[in-house]
Amino acid sequence: MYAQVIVDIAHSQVDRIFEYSCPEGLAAGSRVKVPFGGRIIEGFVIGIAETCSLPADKVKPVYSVFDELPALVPECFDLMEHISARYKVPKATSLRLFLPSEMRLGKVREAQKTFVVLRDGGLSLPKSAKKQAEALAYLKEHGEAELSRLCALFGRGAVSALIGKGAATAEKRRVKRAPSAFLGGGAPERELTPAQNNAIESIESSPKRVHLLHGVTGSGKTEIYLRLIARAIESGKTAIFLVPEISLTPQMFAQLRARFKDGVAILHSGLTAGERFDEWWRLRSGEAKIAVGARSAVFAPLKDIGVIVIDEEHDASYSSESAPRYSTVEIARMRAEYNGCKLVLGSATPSVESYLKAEEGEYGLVTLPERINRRPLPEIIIADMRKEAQRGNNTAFSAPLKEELAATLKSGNQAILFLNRRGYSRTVICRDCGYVAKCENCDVSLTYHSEDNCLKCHYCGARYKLPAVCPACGGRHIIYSGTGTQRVVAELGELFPGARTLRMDNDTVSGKDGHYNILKKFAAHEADILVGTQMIAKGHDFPSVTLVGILDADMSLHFSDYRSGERTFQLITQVSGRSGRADEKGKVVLQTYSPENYILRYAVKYDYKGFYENEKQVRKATLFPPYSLICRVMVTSENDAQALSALKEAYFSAEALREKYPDKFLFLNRMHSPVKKIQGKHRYQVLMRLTDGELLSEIYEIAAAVSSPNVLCYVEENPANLS
DNA sequence: CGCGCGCTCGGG
DNA sequence: CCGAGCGCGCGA
Repeated sequence: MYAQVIVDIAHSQVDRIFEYSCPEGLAAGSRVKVPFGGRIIEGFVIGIAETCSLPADKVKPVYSVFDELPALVPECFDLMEHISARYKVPKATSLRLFLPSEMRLGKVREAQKTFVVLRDGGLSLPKSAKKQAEALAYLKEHGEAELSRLCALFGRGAVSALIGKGAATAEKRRVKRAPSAFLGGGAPERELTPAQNNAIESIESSPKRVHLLHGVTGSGKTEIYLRLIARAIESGKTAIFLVPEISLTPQMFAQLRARFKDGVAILHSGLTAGERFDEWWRLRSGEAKIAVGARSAVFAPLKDIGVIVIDEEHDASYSSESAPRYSTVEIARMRAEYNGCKLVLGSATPSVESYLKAEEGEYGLVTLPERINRRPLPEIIIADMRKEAQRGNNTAFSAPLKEELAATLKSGNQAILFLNRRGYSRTVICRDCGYVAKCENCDVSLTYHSEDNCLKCHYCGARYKLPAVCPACGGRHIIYSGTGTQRVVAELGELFPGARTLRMDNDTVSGKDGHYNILKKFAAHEADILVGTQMIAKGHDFPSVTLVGILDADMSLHFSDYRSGERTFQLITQVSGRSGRADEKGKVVLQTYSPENYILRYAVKYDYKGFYENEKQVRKATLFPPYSLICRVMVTSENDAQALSALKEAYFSAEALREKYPDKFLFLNRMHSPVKKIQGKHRYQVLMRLTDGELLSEIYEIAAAVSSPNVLCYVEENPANLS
């Protein structure tokens, strides 16, 4: 028999099938070691054939086989073709996506421990061997013991002596490392509301492959996901449930565990390598049938998938940040297509792109308009920061927020204060009138660059002088950035000396459990006010929180990104969901310099449709996605000259493409990346705005052609940020 | 990707 | 004439 092998070298030059002779019984999907170019390397068997296309004297045998069960399921080969064709990456790169990283590079962590098993309890020992006798007695009592434990109790010498004398033997066994601590409980299976029943019914009876489930916070989307998954399992199939990394909380595990017991396997970055390895094999072996996890769980080794669910489909964490920069929804769609199953995208605030697809009929649309218990959503109060500035209030707190904070503290409830610092990004805002500097060509906020003291547009590279006075009102109170969490905490201390405050941001969160420790403290009411960034927006439920303050809504509203409005709407909706509980209505105070902004007006009314219709018109008028495609070809290298020449090459190829298809290009230019250097690597980019995705394939080809050992070049579609 | 073959150039 | 350096093509 002959094995068709893809060698595990991610390079276009060896991106083809190599044939090896192999014994009968080797299955497609196995990972193997093969002789290649004078050394032994890893490879993937993607097919088995009885014949071989090569002369017999050139064929070498497979050197060894890794696992008893082929690691790759048959679907991988189909997906590999799609992914490699779509993102123009070698097949080896596509195949690597299907394996947890710890399985590659030879560091195969066999999940095993050594046990010492009693063989001959009657062995007579010399009187001097006291430790050996003790160990033997222990073994007689227990029958067997872990080698490490036995050594710890009686010493390594005694244990190995016993084994040497044949009284006991050492055996290696595979053990499962159960992923850490599951908190008990979990919500009981609830009776479905008519709306939920209709939703499930309409998803299952519809002929469409993909469905968008749009439901406000608390409308019972999760229960729908769980029912759909349960139905898939009942009919003997498997399921994938994707959530944003941040919402993989212990509570969520508990809920799934309670419902599906050992049938769930969890894949996420918080697990140790060993745990991830074991969870992965539980899925592969069929022991677990439901894969739950962040982005990469879309590659879970499952056969016969019955449903794929993507929760919070709008979340930015679903697009990959390293090559291949795949879109999780796209991959999920490929898998749904292959398995003939449904893909359900759920969100309270769907991305404009997805909602448009639903509206145009590409996706089925299912709406849950009401919250389950008809509990009102928290009231959102807008605080006009321009008025605060005029009144001479230079603190981070508006009068309404101070009032609400005082009331909350007095009633013994908790508050969350939310700050929106986004890295280096600085927008120019006039504190007197709320004016924001925008690009004349792109209608996108400008970003302040301190290194050359000017304003830049990240979408066209235009540069503007820094205004000394506000161009709109002539005021001089122009600010370039928001406040930091530290200053907020300090000001809180002055305003409310008695309040206990917790701060959560990149500085205070360290290590893998950093989040949880802070959140746990807050949940245990060890503090009254939690001040933090993005990371507190999702995941945890704090029943005593009745006030949420959004200190600088403008920072995301005027972020230099065409999606800043969309992001802000999503953020406000999400953060507001943190406020209020069953018996007490929550409040939200939203501080802004642009209270008349349409995004905020729709957000305070929780009017997604209103927001969407408006945003759609704006995107259509300005020709931003989904009515166009922003495409960036990044060129990075430690060598500036090589990066520049690669950039020129990429640009000339793109220009040639534009000459061939002039109608497809709305914009094309080359420039320094807004951040010129990261980790010693010079960064340049060719930026394009295209009418649609038709030329993407050619653009990926350009990037592949420009790449070299010294210059990295990759394509980003509608990049989440242009830094 | 990593290796080796072969071509070329420079030193002796 | 021989040794080091580099470019290209091969690997099954």
